[in-house]
Amino acid sequence: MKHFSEISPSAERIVDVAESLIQNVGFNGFSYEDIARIVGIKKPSIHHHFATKAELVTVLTQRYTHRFREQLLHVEAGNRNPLERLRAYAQLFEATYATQQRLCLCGMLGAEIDTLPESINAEVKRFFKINLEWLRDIITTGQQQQLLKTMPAEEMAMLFIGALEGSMVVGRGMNSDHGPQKAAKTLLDCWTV
Amino acid sequence: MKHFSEISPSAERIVDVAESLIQNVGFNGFSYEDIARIVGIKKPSIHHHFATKAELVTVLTQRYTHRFREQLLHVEAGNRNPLERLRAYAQLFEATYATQQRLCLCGMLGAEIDTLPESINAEVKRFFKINLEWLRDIITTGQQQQLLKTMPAEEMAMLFIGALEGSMVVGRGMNSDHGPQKAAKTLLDCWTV
DNA sequence: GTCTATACTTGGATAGAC
DNA sequence: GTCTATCCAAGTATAGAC
Repeated sequence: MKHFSEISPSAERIVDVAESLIQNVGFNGFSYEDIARIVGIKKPSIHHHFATKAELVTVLTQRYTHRFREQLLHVEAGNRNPLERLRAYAQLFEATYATQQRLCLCGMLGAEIDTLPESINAEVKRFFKINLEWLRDIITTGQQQQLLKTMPAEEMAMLFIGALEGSMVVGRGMNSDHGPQKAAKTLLDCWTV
Repeated sequence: MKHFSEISPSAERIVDVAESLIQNVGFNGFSYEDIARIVGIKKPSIHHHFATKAELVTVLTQRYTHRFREQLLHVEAGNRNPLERLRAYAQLFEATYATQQRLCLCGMLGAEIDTLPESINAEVKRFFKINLEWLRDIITTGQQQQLLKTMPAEEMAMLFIGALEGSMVVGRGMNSDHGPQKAAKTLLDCWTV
């Protein structure tokens, strides 16, 4: 399996398009033909870069998680306060949703998980694991600094990411702009001491 | 378009199977062939009952919302306390999730909304609208009785249903049993005065 | 790296017999 | 209400030329 850091510029354009397609229509909602049309090439050219759809999406999800981790570092670097970090974290989801009501890639794939190749499932699982651990640590720090209510940090982390993911699903379902940012604001208003 | 209350027993079995398929694999994840195999009939027999997939799923979603409303009445009848009502409401989602990690039908369809016929989209929207209004009223009552924190009830309603929907998506993505019930518990622990 | 041509399968849908 | 037979389009994938 290819690694996302070793792909050519052409392959990268394919990955970019495929990623946004999944966020809007899901794994089962797009085809190589759709990518081909948008990128401006033919179907077999995509197979040259990614032999199967499973491989394409696996690589793409690895890249997504990698970039997300980089953004987490950026959130940490730009914000000292745990509360500000949580707000900045929510902004990552808001930025996604603000772009054509895109869902979190792994949120969409999570919903479709029963239809996906195992290599993708493992990546989705890893994405959430990383996020939950990061959130748990930030929340724990916030509690130690008495900025956040004292409750099990693991539960709060699950609630936080679930609320962000869910706000996008419900927001899309209603064609509403009420998304992750508002959800996070309301939740943090409950959590701040 | 057929109405769900007028369908024959055979049609009802088809709707039952299609409903659970959507909850597990999404609109784009199943075919008439899948339904046929599970029900034990042939593809064209399904077309006899529902000319198109769009019609089948539209009717099915109408039935889902109708049944959900009935359950809301049941929740109201069985619980006087607004807090208990919210807990019982969350249990509706938990019961779904506990069955093979099924998602809320409209949560799944909401994620796929860009790929669906407009007649389905309208039903999904209606489902969420009904739920949000119901939640808002319960929450408002809870606030009047000083059982719940005072915050904008509309925002709390969005957060509540979003957290439930999202807990299922994340829970599936991680293959975890951490679902709606735990999310609701954590959230209500924040909301109770 | 991209193309044309093609193979094979599945998916949605229809016609018409029983 | 269900079946067989069939149609057509789309989806995934491969072979081989440029």
